[in-house]
Amino acid sequence: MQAAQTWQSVQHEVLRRIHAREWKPGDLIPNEAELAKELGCARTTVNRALRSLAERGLLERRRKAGTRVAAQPVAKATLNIAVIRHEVEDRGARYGYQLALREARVAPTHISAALGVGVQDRLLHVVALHLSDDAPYALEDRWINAVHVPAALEQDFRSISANEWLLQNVPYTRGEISFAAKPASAENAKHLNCPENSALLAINRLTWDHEQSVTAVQVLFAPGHHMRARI
Amino acid sequence: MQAAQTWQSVQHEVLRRIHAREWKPGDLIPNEAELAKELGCARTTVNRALRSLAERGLLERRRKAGTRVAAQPVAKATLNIAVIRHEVEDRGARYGYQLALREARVAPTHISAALGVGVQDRLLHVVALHLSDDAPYALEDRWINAVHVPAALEQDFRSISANEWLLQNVPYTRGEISFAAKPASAENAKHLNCPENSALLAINRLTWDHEQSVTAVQVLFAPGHHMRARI
DNA sequence: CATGTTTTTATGTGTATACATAACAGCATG
DNA sequence: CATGCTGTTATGTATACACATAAAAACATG
Repeated sequence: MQAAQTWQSVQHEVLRRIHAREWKPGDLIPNEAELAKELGCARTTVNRALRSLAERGLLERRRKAGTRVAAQPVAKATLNIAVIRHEVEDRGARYGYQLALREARVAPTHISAALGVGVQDRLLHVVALHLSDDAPYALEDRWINAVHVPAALEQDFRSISANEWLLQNVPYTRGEISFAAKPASAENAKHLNCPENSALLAINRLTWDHEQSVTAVQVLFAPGHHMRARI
Repeated sequence: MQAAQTWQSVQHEVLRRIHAREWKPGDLIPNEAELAKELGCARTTVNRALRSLAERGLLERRRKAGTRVAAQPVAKATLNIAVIRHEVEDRGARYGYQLALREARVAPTHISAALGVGVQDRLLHVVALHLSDDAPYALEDRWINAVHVPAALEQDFRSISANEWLLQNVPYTRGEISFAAKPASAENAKHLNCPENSALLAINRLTWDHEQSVTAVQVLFAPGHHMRARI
């Protein structure tokens, strides 16, 4: 073997050996220096290839211990959570938006607790419906930490969704996201134009800017919605 | 600014500027050479830092065009789809496994079509329940392409789940995954010990080994299940 | 023999350098 | 004026080299 000058070609060769079971799950593979010599390239190049495979979860690397083929390759599905408008437009549909509710009020305790604000603090609550070719696509129910983001109180969110406005105007440094299935409440069902108790895909997000919470949002998708990803 | 000797520190500094809105969404940032000079490190180091931020979706890079802060940072949620046994054990619960069905038969047409096999081919159909502390955790309904993986016909899947056996024994080169919410059928409800039509989180996976399909599986999680991820 | 220390080793990273490549801009030519 | 060429520029990557660091293994010492 020789002349594998690019890190991609090294990666392909390593992948080939894994898929061909020349290197089986759990096996220790040759170290970087040996592979570099065998494949006729620099160790840096091998490192680049192996590091990227490790990031994808196919290899497990530890200093001194060496590199081994992941025993049970944890499939990493990367979901792109885009602005809902873009998601709809990317499917080639016409996007529509309807503000359903906008109020500044004291939040239920589970919300103020999640956002780490006082139970007396007034937060901004926005509910909006996103449409795809005039059909209900997703229902967004959002609480914005108005203490940290007072500018949100100036916005009426009639023509731009809170989803989009926040992304453009308020940075965040970290966030949590979770996926679940939920039955449609009577209120949900009315907005999404579906039977009550329909199974809805729910995405909950909570974002923070350093130590300050920014927003907590639940997005409920219309029945039948799928989120797809590559492995 | 100087003495930012590690790519992580360069990355932190870049992140700081983005979060502090010194570089706003859509802005073109200085090129690698300039940043390297300003921060007092090699261009390679800057490259390492920026490449990794681009992979995370915070920067958009194009040759010659330069690097800009992502206008609408598409949040990338990376979900780790582990072996179900590990998922349960990682939560500190006792794992249990019950095989519900194992049969070799001609598959429904939507399955044989998805797997790209002939409508006459006999496939292996396995249904199993995964338990967490004796409570139903997830219901796995799987079809295995027995034409490509004849060894699966030798396995009874009584003590090891198909989930785990396949990962250890059959490689795949690519796959698709999708998430949805589905109402529990009468059959599902019985297995998962929940009311019929409960909202269930469903994960569908289809994997391929080069041009051959390997398996199509649907995993239905018990009501209330959440999948979590960081952003 | 148990426990702490040193050595060795594999990966991780920083540097300087060189060349490759994509893409834009401007120029030339029909 | 459209179309194609050509140079310039920013990122992408390969190389050799050096040193850092984590961790296993070997060793020493009470």
